[in-house]
Amino acid sequence: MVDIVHPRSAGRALEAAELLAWFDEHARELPWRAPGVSAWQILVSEFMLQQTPVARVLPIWLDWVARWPTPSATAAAGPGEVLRAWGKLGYPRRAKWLHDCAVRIAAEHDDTVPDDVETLLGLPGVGSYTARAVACFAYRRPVPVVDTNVRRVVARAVDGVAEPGSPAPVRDEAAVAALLPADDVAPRFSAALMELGALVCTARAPRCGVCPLSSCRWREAGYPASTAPARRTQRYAGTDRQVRGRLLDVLRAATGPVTRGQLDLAWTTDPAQRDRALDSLLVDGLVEQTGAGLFALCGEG
DNA sequence: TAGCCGTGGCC
DNA sequence: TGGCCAAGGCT
Repeated sequence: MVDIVHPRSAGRALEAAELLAWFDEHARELPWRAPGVSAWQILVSEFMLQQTPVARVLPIWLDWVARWPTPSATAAAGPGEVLRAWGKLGYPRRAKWLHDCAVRIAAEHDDTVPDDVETLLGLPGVGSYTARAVACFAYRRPVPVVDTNVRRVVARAVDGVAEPGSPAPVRDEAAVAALLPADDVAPRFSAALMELGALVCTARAPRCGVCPLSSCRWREAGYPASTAPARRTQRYAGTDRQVRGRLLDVLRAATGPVTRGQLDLAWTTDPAQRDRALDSLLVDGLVEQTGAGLFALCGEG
């Protein structure tokens, strides 16, 4: 007998089967993964999860989809109401973009989220990751889905380095496409890659002792430390971002338009910075000025 | 393309 | 305590 070497599996750096088996046993039961969740509701989860931990998204998402289950229901609410429901999830432009998506999908796509990456990419706030995540998880399209978790897992298991390099979507997607198993299990594989990065192959203190991968070039190389220069971390305290957050806090708490004086109280240390932050909120379409010179969440003036 | 855009928990 | 980190996207 001659051993049959399967070209698609021989030497493969990351075995799909063992990853899928691990996922079957250890996947979190996240509500947006449940059967029957619509593409719109999955899109909502992807917006909320951008740069935001699962634990903080969970309660907001549950309330949100119960209240506005479809794009048209979301569109019918004003952007201000949507912004208020977004609460303190952070990056409130996402809420504005999500509302804009709802309006567009209701008007242009018969209230149905597009199922192809190209059309999805045309929606506001939908970039390479989100477009692919929706196509894959909502519509079972076997497209590569690359987020920060996937990039980290591939960097370690396949490339043998501690940290991924700078994001390069085309190259990163090609690298993941080369790992994708048969079409029917590709979506589950992508979810599993992300889950492994979130639960085991984490940025800080990876739990290599419980990793299901039998082959990992980083482990085989002796866990070499990262050679990349430390990227400078972004300050937050005292920045325009913090001031914008304070201003929106005031507007979310109010039931209607507020005076300039009320907004001024939100940031007194640097009036020029406060003015700049308010102006940027107006430019972003998150806040509007009423005819009476008051300020309100967009759509509530 | 690097800087900007929120928020809060963790060690 | 404070830097680091969390399912990115836009300009």
